[in-house]
Amino acid sequence: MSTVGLQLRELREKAGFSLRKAAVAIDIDVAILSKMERGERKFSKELVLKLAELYRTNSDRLVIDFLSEKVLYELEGEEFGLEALKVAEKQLKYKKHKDV
Amino acid sequence: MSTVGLQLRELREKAGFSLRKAAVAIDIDVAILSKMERGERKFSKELVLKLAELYRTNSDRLVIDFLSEKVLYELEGEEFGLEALKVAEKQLKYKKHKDV
DNA sequence: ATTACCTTTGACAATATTAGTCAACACACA
DNA sequence: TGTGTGTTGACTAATATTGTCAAAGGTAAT
Repeated sequence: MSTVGLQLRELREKAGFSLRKAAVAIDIDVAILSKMERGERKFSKELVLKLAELYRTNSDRLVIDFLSEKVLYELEGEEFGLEALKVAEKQLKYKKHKDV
Repeated sequence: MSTVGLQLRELREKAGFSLRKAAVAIDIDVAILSKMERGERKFSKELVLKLAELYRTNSDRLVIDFLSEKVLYELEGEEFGLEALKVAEKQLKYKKHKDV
């Protein structure tokens, strides 16, 4: 499973940025970026977007994975996680359709 | 859409508990329970379980709805919420299957 | 071996979020 | 009036999340 962090790390390397330079570019501490890439800290959506822009990559997939990770984190260890996701999906579809 | 709060309120009334008595029974402040039932504050899973027990109701459905609400709250206003849910679901299924 | 990078780590402070407390209010009705 | 109901808002406390910083260890070149 490729986490958002690892994806962004790969993108960074491909784009030729050192951790430091990337951190400076998006105005955060190196330590934080290091931890985020390795999953020790959670990303914020804002940072994901900034990094995607910095690496000149479309952010949609990253954002989706970011959100998915957030959700899975919430459901960590829950017996009924899957059922909850299904219910949530249903509601979201309904919402989207009905524009509630 | 019947929120966990409203479900629990209905259960409470059916079980003949006043807000105060229910709150005392599960050892929280009345104000909190009032707010939770009306969705002004989020439940904790622990309280959902305590209330279900107090009202002598199976808690599975409540827990599922509780988790679903939590997830939907996270995805509030997100363009790719639905896609994220699908990814999360896939991962969770995989996890369950492979016991990762 | 020193210089110049790189990434990682951990301790700490600052901030934001969430949870809990409390007193007062408004309503109903016996 | 007095008792029980639920609601509200202001306040504090507790917890979680984020940010800062200094130091460490790695690698490579000179």
